[in-house]
Amino acid sequence: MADGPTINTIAERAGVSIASVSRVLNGLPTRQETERKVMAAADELGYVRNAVARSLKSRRTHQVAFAMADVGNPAYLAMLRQIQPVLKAAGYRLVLHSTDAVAADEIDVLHSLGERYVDGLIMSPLRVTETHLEMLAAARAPVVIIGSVPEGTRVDNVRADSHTGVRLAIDHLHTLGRRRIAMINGPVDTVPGAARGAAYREALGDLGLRHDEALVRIGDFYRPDGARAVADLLERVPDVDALMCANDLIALGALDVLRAAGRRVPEDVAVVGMDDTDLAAASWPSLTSVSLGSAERGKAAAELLLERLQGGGGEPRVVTVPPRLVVRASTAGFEAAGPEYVHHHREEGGK
Amino acid sequence: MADGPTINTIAERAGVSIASVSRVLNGLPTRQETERKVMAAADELGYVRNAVARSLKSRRTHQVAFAMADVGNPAYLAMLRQIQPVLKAAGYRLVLHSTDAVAADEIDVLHSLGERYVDGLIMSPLRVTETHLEMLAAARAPVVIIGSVPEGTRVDNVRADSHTGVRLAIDHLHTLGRRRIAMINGPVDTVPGAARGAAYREALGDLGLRHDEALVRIGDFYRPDGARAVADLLERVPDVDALMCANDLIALGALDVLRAAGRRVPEDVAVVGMDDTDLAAASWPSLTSVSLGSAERGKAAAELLLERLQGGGGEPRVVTVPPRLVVRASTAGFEAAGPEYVHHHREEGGK
DNA sequence: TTGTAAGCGTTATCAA
DNA sequence: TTGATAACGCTTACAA
Repeated sequence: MADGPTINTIAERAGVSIASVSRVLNGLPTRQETERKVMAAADELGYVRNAVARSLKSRRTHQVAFAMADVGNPAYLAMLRQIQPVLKAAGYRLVLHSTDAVAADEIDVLHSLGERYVDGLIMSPLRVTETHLEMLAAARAPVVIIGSVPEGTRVDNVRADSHTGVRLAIDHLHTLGRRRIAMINGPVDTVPGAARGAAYREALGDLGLRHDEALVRIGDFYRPDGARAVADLLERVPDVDALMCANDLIALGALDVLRAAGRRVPEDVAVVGMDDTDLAAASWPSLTSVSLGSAERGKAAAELLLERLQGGGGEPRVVTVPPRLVVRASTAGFEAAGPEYVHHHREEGGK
Repeated sequence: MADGPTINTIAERAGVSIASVSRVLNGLPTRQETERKVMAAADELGYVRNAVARSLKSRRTHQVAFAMADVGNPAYLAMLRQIQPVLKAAGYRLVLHSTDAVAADEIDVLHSLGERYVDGLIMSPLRVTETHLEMLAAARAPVVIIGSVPEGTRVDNVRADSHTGVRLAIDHLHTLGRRRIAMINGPVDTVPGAARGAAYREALGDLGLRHDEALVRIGDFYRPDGARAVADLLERVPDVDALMCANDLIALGALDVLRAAGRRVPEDVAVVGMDDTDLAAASWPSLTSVSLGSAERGKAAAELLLERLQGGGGEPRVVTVPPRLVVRASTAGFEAAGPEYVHHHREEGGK
């Protein structure tokens, strides 16, 4: 682990100046003989360019940061999976920040852009505060936000359309004949929580369904919260026949409780999740879920950022990724269930 | 996004030298008056230290890389979740590499250590080749390997004990009265594949169970591969009564096929997975799984690396994390099923 | 206590 | 085509 060779070491060994070494290394026009000597020396020494020095000079780090609320959340993971290869292909490294959805941490990340350890940032904040907006305006590097920001915010922005997403799900449930459709939501002071709650109310109104506050339960976005909320719901509204859950984790908690309560899914109660994570396909019954295009959003965000990094200026862009309803067993029953590679064989003698 | 202020800007504004600015910023002894002026100037200018310049001088980047085979794999994710906070607490940023289990990419990462963009590396290679070992020996920064390396390799190493893990599972199945226990393995040229396959054979031998090659099926480590392997197995060995799967994804594929084939789990066939990922708790029936301590291994690796970064030398250390069998419904039946927060209530009138 | 100046490893300008 | 030299923004002897 001795001190690595630098262009100085190479220059000495090859008997040329450091400028020549640099030129060769960067593929600039050089005499063949010089090039040969330099390459030979570099090879022998096992030379590797120092990225830090390079960055200092070039003012480019070839690093991009991705700040997510929670490494454990599959929706962010889906974004990460798409972001990573796009950046890699463009020669950027990925610096990962987990902010635990703490606003202060997110502000920190925005602030730290001033340290210039990355060329840009992709961030997916759960809540967008005034301070967020101020910091965004003052950001020292290009930022792409995954999630919705207020109209007029001058920042590249990739948004999901949870409004339409909820709508798709409610329509689906309605079509299946469900009329007592509950909503198990996350905190309404979060961007997604607020949007999904509003969309639910609107959809119910449009379908002419009676509004009933007891049908709306609120907890956090995790499985035990979903379970608690649904346990509570079943007591208050025993005749509920469908659950619109604000994400898949909540929906899993719902399935746990329904199963324990002896309610059949989907016969007695149909369940829809959101985000269409891996868990949706893994659960049993598999979970009908609204894909908000996490993967697509991640990809779009990465591409938007790369454009900024390469092209430079221009007006902020807003990309909206359309939602998609993925129907599985938790609403459609077993006919729709199971991964594609399984050919069902049941006692009744299905195919 | 104008050019940020540097210590020069501050020095000018405060009417002191850049050395004084640096001293104040680093908390070195300074006259009160100077400190005040510098801080004032820095505040007004919104100064933030340039991390790159700092790194060049100090030869420390305060970045650590984590190279995993596949961002999508929950086992690596579990590691990541533990590594992240440990590093963050110690003031390190996390650079994420996804190598897609391609050896060349892993070698690349090892090589790129020479660029000195990180102070250290945590790597979890699926296969360990000769080249890996050579590169490890020549690595220009401290490396911690998660996974097993050959005896004598001079590198910090955190290993799982899949041998004991498989043993726990097989003993469990045997205790439950299962005698036709199959193994659905991943590729045997991978480190985990080889270890798990060997452990399976040994465990069967020790229990005095008849060895039957038809009971061993091999595919890749993913869900469709598991499904394919089990479909094949059911044809060859119809009386199989237990499946030891080399990971949870394979086990999920197994559940798909068993369900489609009308075999009850666990009554007809008991299923055990490995890695105890989120998916194990999400599936239905929930999956008994051998936890190889992914989380603990991640944490241990991060701590080992930090010690190296702070303390320096010393002999390479090997940490082995003990496995743990997490019993769920896929072997123990519904009595053991469901998350803790659910109190089961069934028609028969359980608690 | 403070300022001057060297140096970290590059890239890039300007003469030669 | 090449070499000397000046940055990039910071930390740190060494002198004052």
